[in-house]
Amino acid sequence: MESESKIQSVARALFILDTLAEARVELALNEIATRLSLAKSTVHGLISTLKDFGYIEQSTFTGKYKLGIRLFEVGQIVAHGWEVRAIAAPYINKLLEELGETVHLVVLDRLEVLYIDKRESVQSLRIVSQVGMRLPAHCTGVGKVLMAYLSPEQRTEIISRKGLAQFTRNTLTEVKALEDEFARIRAQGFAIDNEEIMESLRCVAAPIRDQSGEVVSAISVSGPVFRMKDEHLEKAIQCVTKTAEEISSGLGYRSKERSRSTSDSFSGRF
Amino acid sequence: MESESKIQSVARALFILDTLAEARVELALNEIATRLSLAKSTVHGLISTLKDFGYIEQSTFTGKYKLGIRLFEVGQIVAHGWEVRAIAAPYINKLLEELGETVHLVVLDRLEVLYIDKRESVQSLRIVSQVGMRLPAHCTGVGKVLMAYLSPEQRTEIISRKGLAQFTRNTLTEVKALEDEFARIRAQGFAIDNEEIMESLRCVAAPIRDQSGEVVSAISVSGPVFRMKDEHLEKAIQCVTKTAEEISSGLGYRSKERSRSTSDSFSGRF
DNA sequence: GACAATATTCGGCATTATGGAATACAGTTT
DNA sequence: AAACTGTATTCCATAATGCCGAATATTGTC
Repeated sequence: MESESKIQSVARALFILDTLAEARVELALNEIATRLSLAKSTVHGLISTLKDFGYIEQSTFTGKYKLGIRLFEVGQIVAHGWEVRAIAAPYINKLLEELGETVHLVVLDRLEVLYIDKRESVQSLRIVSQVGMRLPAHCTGVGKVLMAYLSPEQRTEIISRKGLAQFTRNTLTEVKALEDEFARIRAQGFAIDNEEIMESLRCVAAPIRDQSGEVVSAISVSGPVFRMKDEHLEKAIQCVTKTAEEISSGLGYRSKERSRSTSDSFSGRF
Repeated sequence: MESESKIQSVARALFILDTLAEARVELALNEIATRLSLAKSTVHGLISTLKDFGYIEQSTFTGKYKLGIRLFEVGQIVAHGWEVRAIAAPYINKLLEELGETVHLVVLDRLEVLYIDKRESVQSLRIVSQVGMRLPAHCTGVGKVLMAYLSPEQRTEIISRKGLAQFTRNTLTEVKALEDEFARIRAQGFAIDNEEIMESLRCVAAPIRDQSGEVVSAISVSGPVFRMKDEHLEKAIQCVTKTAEEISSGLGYRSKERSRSTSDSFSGRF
């Protein structure tokens, strides 16, 4: 359990936060001390410092500890720092209106897909997802899109460090099959997750680029296979790729091949 | 600048996070070291530990430091821990549909109002607000609601520690006037912010209670005075108080005076 | 090629964190 | 009312750990 980061006490304090984050419930000092194999008094000192700064709170009734509001507050500062999130917001709303399916906005972080925003379908069968959630990249539409535009070395790192776990019978677990898929994604400009992480879940995902042309994010629409097919699927592909292009424009990306103007898609929005 | 919390190095590390949070931009190591009056090498050790855990990131280009994604991730865990946020979500949507004005959900934290969720009006004139934002309690609709249901001692603490800053000519800055206002709020069950924090901004706010009957949160609708008047204002009051009651019900609150049933308001929603 | 940013490493000194034991407090059982 | 079990909190001697200043590395710019 011991990671030998530079400053021991700071590393231990952050380990306490990680422990509380993982637990999702209040923990007693004793419990935390046991998990970290430290003396109660040591943990108490660390926690009390974290508490002073609002990063940990202590329940008035049980006396146990949980993550503090300050983490939410600072986390929101990080969230507001993502330009793509602000720019994408109205487009995500529009996409939900157009298709009636759950929309996700994600980035790649630490070799995984991190969900940074969503708008949920009102339809009865919904996808279970949470902003802040992580999923493996190789078996999600957004993950495959993001991987497709990485360098081969970066893809290799993800695959070797994270593996290719099988979730359903459709999950791609062979490197060869995945590389073919990435080539297809780059050629067509979008990805489809066809029940690769969960039975009966189909997604359409497209890349979002910033002004440097780098793929920084991905957007997707997810729904049950019984809806995500035929014309509705075609429409979803159209809408998602178009929306991704619009968001990219908003980020300052200018397509090299100055093809069909994306600017007229702004008309009537504001 | 020195707060003498138990564990020096941890306190310093958290101070670095606070500094980055306040700055909102990337900072150079030197800059941070200067602000905290510490040696560069000391700060470097602390930062490098924070970096290992994802709480700080280093820009690939500038080499400078900024808050890390992990803060967003952990912050979302805190957010998902708030039962009221999950339960209120569909009602907030409904309220926006009904009134077309910006809706906010807030809690009281560290003597201030903290915005934990919002749904934004699509109308051109919008209220500037951010989830994660803090505002003083005495001059906002939601803040006055939350204060109204505190104990007199708690109210006194807020007033003495935070003061009663004047933002507009309508801001209540006299204790007597505020206490009258709190009594009125308790009597009528809602609060109105009549341009007390910002010119031309009017809000309607109502309290949300949990199963113990304690007021744990508040909800509000905000709009420009030229819309928030007459029948529209009346309707807003109706909708906001009704919605607050519905959310309270969802949290397990059962009104003592079993008056008009709040349960039928669920009909047709699911 | 020099300069001005940036970050990073090193090693000796003493400040600082550590952990075990003792204490406190609150609730529950006998 | 006393014993017990759960919680947190305080104390203090010890030495391990974090600290600082100086030196070094790295990167970009003029």
